[in-house]
Amino acid sequence: MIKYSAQARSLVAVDCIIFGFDGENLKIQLIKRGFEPEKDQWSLMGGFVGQEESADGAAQRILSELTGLKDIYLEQFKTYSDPGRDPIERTISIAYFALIDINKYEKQISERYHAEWFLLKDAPKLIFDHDLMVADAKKKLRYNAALHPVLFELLPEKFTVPQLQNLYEQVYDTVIDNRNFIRKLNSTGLLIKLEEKDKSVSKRGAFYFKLDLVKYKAKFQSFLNFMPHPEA
Amino acid sequence: MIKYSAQARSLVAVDCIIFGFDGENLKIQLIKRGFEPEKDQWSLMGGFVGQEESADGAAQRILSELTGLKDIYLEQFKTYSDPGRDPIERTISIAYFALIDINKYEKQISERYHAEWFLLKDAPKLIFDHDLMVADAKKKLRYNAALHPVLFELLPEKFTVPQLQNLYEQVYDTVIDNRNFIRKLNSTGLLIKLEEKDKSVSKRGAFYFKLDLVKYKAKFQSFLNFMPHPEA
DNA sequence: CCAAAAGTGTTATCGCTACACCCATGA
DNA sequence: TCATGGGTGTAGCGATAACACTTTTGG
Repeated sequence: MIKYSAQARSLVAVDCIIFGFDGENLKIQLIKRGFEPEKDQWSLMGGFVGQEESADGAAQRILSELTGLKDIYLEQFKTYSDPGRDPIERTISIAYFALIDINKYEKQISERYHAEWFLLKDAPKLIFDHDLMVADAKKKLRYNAALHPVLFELLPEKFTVPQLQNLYEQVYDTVIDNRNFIRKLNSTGLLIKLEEKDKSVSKRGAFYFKLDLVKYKAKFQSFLNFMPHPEA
Repeated sequence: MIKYSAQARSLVAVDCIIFGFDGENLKIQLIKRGFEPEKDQWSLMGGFVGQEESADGAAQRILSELTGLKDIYLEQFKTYSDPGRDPIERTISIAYFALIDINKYEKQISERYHAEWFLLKDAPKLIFDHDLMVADAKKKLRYNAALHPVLFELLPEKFTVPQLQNLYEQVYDTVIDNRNFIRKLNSTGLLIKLEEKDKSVSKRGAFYFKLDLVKYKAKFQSFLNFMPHPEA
């Protein structure tokens, strides 16, 4: 069998920035690294790409090992390839961000990996170039969420408008006018109002909504302008 | 020295979708592959990532070898990792698209690689998954150009408004109203009108413009909405 | 003088922003 | 009854889209 013999081979890994939202706070899941180098330091969840799988496949596999979930929303956003990024051996890392409904993940499994959820704003320092990856993922998430309804991937099936608004406010670290926000949402036609109310937060209660999945899929790629002047 | 010994290593390459615009047509530069497999088939320009360089570095190096140009506009847009994408040996490819002023590249060098410019719309079939890469690059270029003034990277220093409009029309394969187009451009403040006219196309002549580089850099990341309803 | 391309304005509509008050309820 | 959070409407402004005619000039 022919090979491109003169060339060096490298390790190829995926790393996942896992975002979650518990209805109140935007969080990121990190694991305590189980092997050298940097053992016991905080790190992104990642792993090597197997020989029979694509990077997308590897990311899905690794996430479902960690969370027990299938069909997680994943977006490949950048590949990191600095020669010195892993001090042990050259490793190319294909980075993904994942959006998961924080209520669905399975705690037991996560604990096996010493995984923990951190508030995004006070996550610890990470190994290698993982802090850079997180910063890039945040940027990319902001960029995408300004134009497309990605953030719904973070919410449970039923959610209230105040929750949703809170989510946007956290992602953009800003305050949003609730009347304008709702008008924008309604104009997308993506929401279906339910009978039921969430009374856990206020006395009056807030109506639950669910996504109109058909419209969601149809409009996912169009430009919806959720935010006025998103940063890049 | 420790290594992650149990893992398989892969080849890591970059491939570049090179877009060019000659004032009339949007083109793509392809090369005739010089080695097996698929020798003499049309292919994207690419190469392996060296051990001492990043993928960005490799892409810049490869492009400057091909074109003689430095500081080419490059955007990493996706990494391809299907196990079977290269039939000889597993190869991960980090794909970039490049925007170059077609008048600047050096013909002699390109010929050494058997490179040729093709009209984007009638490019030949390419090897491996390169057709997919081109399709993805076009999508990404459309997406970005709808929001940011990237397309100026394809133009020479002096260009006319009709040229610019023609470029947008080709990228989006649509017809644009010239009055609205100009108004939008003017509102960005990105253009500086020159005294000189280009009389090569019409008798009356069209004024040349140049980019206001300061504003260009400042506004590059903001959302400028060049196109009404861009596809994703 | 005419063909061919460059350049220019107006109007109607829509979407965005800014802004403040009433409602429902449990304690 | 009151404190708390949920929910609603409007007016002004700016951006967008649709639309057609005049200008220049080389041949």
